[in-house]
Amino acid sequence: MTHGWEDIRADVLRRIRSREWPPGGLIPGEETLAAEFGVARATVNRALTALAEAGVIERKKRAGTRVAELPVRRARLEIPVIRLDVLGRGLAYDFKLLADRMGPAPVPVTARLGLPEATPMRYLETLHLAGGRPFVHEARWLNPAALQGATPDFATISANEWLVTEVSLVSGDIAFTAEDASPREAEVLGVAPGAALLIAERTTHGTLGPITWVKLAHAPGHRVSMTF
Amino acid sequence: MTHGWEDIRADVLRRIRSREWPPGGLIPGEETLAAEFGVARATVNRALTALAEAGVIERKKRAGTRVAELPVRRARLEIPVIRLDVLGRGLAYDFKLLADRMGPAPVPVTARLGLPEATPMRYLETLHLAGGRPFVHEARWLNPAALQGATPDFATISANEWLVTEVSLVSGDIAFTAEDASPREAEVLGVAPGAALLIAERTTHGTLGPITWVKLAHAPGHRVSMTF
DNA sequence: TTGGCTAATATGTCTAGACATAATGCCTGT
DNA sequence: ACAGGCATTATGTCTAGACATATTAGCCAA
Repeated sequence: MTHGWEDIRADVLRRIRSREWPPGGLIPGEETLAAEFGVARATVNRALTALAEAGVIERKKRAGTRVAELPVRRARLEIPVIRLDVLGRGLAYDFKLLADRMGPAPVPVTARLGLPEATPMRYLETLHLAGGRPFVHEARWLNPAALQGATPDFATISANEWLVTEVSLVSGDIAFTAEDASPREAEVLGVAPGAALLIAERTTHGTLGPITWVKLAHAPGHRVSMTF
Repeated sequence: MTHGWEDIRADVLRRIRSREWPPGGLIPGEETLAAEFGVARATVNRALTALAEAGVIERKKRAGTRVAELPVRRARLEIPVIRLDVLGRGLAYDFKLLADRMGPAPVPVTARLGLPEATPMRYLETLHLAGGRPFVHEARWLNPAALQGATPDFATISANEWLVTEVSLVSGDIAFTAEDASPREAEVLGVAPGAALLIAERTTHGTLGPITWVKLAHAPGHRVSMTF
């Protein structure tokens, strides 16, 4: 009965779920568990580290390991390139570049990126198509100062895809909201004005500073799903 | 110098970002890196394992480690109990139980949970309030067969919170969509019918089978944000 | 009582070595 | 040429021991 670290993780999880080790309670130390399972302490440590990353337990030096009071559920979202998202649904992908111009970025954009007001940025508007039908409307402000080297022709490769593969992103955040379709979005997506749209707003930062702010307006019925 | 596994992770990440190791390319083996950094192989392994979990590299036995072609961005969503979400925004929390009855669950619900059609389930409708104003409307179908022991008075503790703390959840999924407010939702949330609402639909499964399906309709303006 | 120092302790990390496992690709025999 | 089998190799995991680090409890002094 050799125990791998995954077996130990499973067994600890079982005891937590069965309330043998109740929420908020201390669980035995690594040394104790190692003796009980008949493995080295490092193996127990591997298992408990994984559980801590999953939010099931909380570990503190000297204080020991305790079961999380309110097990925060963590769901992982995998953000694909839009092209692959569409192809993954078994539909043909295409996109149209609707606008590409330089101009002073609006205040909400510069504010979120931490740039001075009215910083000159590049505005790109793209409509992504799935099976010939509107899929996502993308409105993007790009900070040229954060890009080294030449940018490609965004009518040939979508900004969405080029950024993911060619630019060194460091960090970012994504927020989902629901909004009534603006007249422009309604027209481009081919829906009634005021229809409920799922909006994803993303900011990304790179080594050379803030890179881009993008608002993705999804066609009605779009689902973003995650597992936990 | 580089000594800890986090330093090594950072350095490998830097080389990937600088294109020293380009996307799709093989990176040196653990033994080589260990010698280069002057650490044990296990330390390099720790660093590379972390990067693989983050989706930056892909590792295969015998084939080696290569930089991911399309670095799938993974964002982590922490799903809090609604009460804590509200309190975290600095607002007072309250909730009202609007409905609590048994009845045959609708087909979409049983289908998603993998239960026979018209399984008798408990329907709970709750309005969560933040600072006295409607925050989230919760429509929940609960499978009594998957719950062992007594259920509490859901007028005293919200189902949302009780389930998280008292039931052994095993797995589940969550999906976000945007929907026009139904007449019922509009009335309860105090918004115009047809207003765009951010919807979160969750199913959860436990050791005794499917536990619950819930639809959360958020008040306009609600943002669900994640970092990556 | 209060503040700060100290020792004890549980987790965090590292090492060196070993064996396990899964792909790969070569090397057979047909 | 081809299929199957086998050796090679890089990652995956484990061990036993050591030292590092954070945190707490207790003690002592002002």
